[in-house]
Amino acid sequence: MKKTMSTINQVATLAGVSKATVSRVLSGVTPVKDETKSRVLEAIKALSYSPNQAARSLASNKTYTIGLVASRIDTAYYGPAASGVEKALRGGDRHVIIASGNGSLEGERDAVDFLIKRQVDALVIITNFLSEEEISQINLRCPVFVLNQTFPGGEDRHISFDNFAGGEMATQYLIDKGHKKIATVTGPLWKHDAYQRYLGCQKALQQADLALHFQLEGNFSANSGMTHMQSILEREDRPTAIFFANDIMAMGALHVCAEQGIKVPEDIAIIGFDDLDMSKYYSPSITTIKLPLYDMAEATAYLLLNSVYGAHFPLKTTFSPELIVRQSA
Amino acid sequence: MKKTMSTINQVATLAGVSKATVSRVLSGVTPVKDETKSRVLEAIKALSYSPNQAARSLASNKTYTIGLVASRIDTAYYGPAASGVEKALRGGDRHVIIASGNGSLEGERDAVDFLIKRQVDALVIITNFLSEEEISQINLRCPVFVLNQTFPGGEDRHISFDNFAGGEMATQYLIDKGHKKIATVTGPLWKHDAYQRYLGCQKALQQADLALHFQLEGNFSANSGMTHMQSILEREDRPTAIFFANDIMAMGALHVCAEQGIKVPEDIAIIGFDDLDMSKYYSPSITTIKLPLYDMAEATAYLLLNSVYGAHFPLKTTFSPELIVRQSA
DNA sequence: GGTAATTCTGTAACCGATTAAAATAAATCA
DNA sequence: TGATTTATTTTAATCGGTTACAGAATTACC
Repeated sequence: MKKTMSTINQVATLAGVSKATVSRVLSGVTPVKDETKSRVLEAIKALSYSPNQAARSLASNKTYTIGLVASRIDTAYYGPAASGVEKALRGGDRHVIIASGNGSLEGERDAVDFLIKRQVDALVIITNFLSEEEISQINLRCPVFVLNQTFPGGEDRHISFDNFAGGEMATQYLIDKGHKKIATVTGPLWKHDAYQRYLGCQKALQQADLALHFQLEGNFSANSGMTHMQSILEREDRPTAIFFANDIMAMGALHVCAEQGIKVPEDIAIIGFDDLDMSKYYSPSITTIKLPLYDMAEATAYLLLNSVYGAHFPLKTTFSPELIVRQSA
Repeated sequence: MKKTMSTINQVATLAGVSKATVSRVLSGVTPVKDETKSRVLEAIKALSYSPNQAARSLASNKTYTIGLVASRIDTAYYGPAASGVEKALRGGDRHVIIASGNGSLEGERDAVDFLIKRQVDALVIITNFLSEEEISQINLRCPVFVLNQTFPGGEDRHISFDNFAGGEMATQYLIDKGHKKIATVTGPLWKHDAYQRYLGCQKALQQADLALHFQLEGNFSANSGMTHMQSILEREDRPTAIFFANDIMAMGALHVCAEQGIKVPEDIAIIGFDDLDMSKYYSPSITTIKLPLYDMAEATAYLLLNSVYGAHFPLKTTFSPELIVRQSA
């Protein structure tokens, strides 16, 4: 490969100890006399030694590698999640192999298989297609961690977010603004987060004695936002406000509005969900519910380090939605 | 870790051969008698064997792992690049460890060190801060591949894109639209791509016997687009068209325009560069020059597989810009 | 001071592959 | 058919760590 790296044997020789001792100094589990330890550390520094991962994995039967399956990694939603996981795990001196599902169920399955074959110590799955049951099955093969969802058997393997409260909050805001005819474009309702946001929406309306103007089921993509907005504008009885279950669909919708000369929020108010990075630069900027994905991803990684490797990072396991008021509603 | 996986020894026993033979069947370099080979393959299937990566790495002194350093992975620009690299390498049965630079020079350096310590076989660097000289240095420690740039000593290690032609194309389009007062907000001019785009812009103006109205140096961020747009609007002598060196800055600028009631393209035309996914959903949708990042990233990965592992993927090493006309100009 | 308990360190067996070198089997040729 | 060549397979060393076990050095205690 490249210039030969120094090995544990060289360190041992230089420090005048056996390689077992060096290994102990490194791992820190068995006690080593202070004087010996510092001699070893010096040798390590002198040789700028760093242990060979392959050898270490082979001997310990751990890969120190975590697999991250993301439905895609090239979108505004998954990027921060991947980023948060990566940062935290690198801090814990583990590394992350990312495998993208390339936006399909088959792709996600391939990614999972690939990573398990690579013998990762654990998986972080941020999926768009895998069902909870399937995740449960995967979890039997390799410990799985998820964020913003759950799966049977993974009760202590997830970081949760109160999507219900978020849906309620978004809708309540529209109600507070005086809207009576509120519609919602949800995500795929078989998905936990999408469904909870929808239920939260209903709850808020009910409490205000309002009826949901109507509901459409989208798929979280910009295209789906466009299509649905299009069809909404063709209706006789337009809503005065729409709650889109994520910002991406809201972006698609805003685009359609702009094209058709519909003023937002004057003609129709639009609220999104997620608070993507780009949402604030949109015109109009998007009023939304913040889902702190990056922080949640970080927390997931810490949870994983604690649970799989016996680390002791302090944990925050539940995150709450936050209303971000901007121009679109 | 998990249920014990089958080993090469088990396969060998089941097939009635030595493990060396199994290894050969797998690697395919030394010939194996057909009859033996099929017996081995059967055994492999029966045990659903897949080789232990750690053992393989240790013995062969290769990790079959590529490190991907991206300045960030949570933005619209780097996402597709990371995705393209990942997909191609996974197809080549290698895996990718991603390390994000978290948007700083220090971070990028850390990421590089981390990956080299992990003994990756090669690095793909998509940087925002590392200088060509520094990349050159890194290349001495571990083979480096880059896209949309070069570095001394890396002449056959990059996939190139004609940024000059792109800058010219963008500017020419504005000229063709009849604009006389054309300004540009460039990227950091020490960066090769930013500088080339700028030169291309100048060339086009020169050929049309026009003077550049003025030039400002941005840093490719949305914020920088906003700030510069702000200052442009405060000028006495506003340009009628602006060429932003990337879409992200253009987005920031559009946001400012919308806030200030400036009509795009009527009052000021804006053209971007990159053609990010989101650019078409903006209002107005962004006229831009397409930089096929995903494809280029894929090509980079193939180049790497050929060069580092002796694969023979067909290669496309140069990509060309393409004008995407939308609403903003 | 002697023995037991405790702390520290070394020995050596693994982990599961790759790969040179040696051994064997099969094919070719006179 | 026996000697050569050539094709195939096995043997065994090796990669660089971890870790159970045993031995040595210290410390504690009577």
